[in-house]
Amino acid sequence: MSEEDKNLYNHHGSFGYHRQEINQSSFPFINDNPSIQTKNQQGFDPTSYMSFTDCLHGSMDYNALSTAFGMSCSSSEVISPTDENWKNVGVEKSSATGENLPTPNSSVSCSSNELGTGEEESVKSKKEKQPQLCEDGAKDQKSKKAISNKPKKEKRQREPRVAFLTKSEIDHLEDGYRWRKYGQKAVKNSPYPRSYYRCTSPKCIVKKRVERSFQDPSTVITTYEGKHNHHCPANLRGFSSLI
DNA sequence: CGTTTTTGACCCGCGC
DNA sequence: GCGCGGGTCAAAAACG
Repeated sequence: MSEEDKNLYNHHGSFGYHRQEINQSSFPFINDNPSIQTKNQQGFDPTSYMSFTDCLHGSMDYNALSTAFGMSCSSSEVISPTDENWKNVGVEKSSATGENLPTPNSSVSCSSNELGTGEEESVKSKKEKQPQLCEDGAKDQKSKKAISNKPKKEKRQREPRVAFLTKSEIDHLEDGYRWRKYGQKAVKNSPYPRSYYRCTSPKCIVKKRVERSFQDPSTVITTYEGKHNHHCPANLRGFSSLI
């Protein structure tokens, strides 16, 4: 890997997210991870935070989410990137990162909420197209290729996304929801793969990506996309008292 | 046996 | 137009 490559992912700009160091204690949601839970109690007052589990319910927007995370952090920011901006946030935010050093307890979230409406369509856009075209006699998944002459749709839209940086040895942090992994990809310029998860709840379109920062392997980057349309399973199992 | 993970192939958007 | 990289699909394998 060349120096150039490294520079592209320099501290400020890694993954295009606003990068802030956060403590294990700064992740105010349910987790059973031995590596992080022991510190979870010390960094915040359980009565005064809002779990991002709640946030992802759709009971609040991502600005509020960031606010919730920012209460112990002076520099938590909300970035509202469009798809294009999403790629550019690294540029935009680098100045902020350089100046606003987070408190030791800082958590981070970046949100993309410009697509708050029409979220269902955006995600389904791809899926919907395929069954329509191959439901007849094209059960063969290899017939995917034939799909290419499907009618062009509008530019694919993305769900609002929120990224969190978490210091954890564990990649897949427990957040109270159940996730099914549906893909994994190698990340360019990073030795660590990115994993793709989808909420297992029926009709719930929420997805998340989990990857480890190669700049700081102790940091896990979790990006949520979409909002849960159901209650947190963990809550139903009696975790609600924790929230 | 049902659910989840793995993994290679495919699709799509974007930059050159 | 082509190549690249990100994202998704789905069959097979693994797991509980």
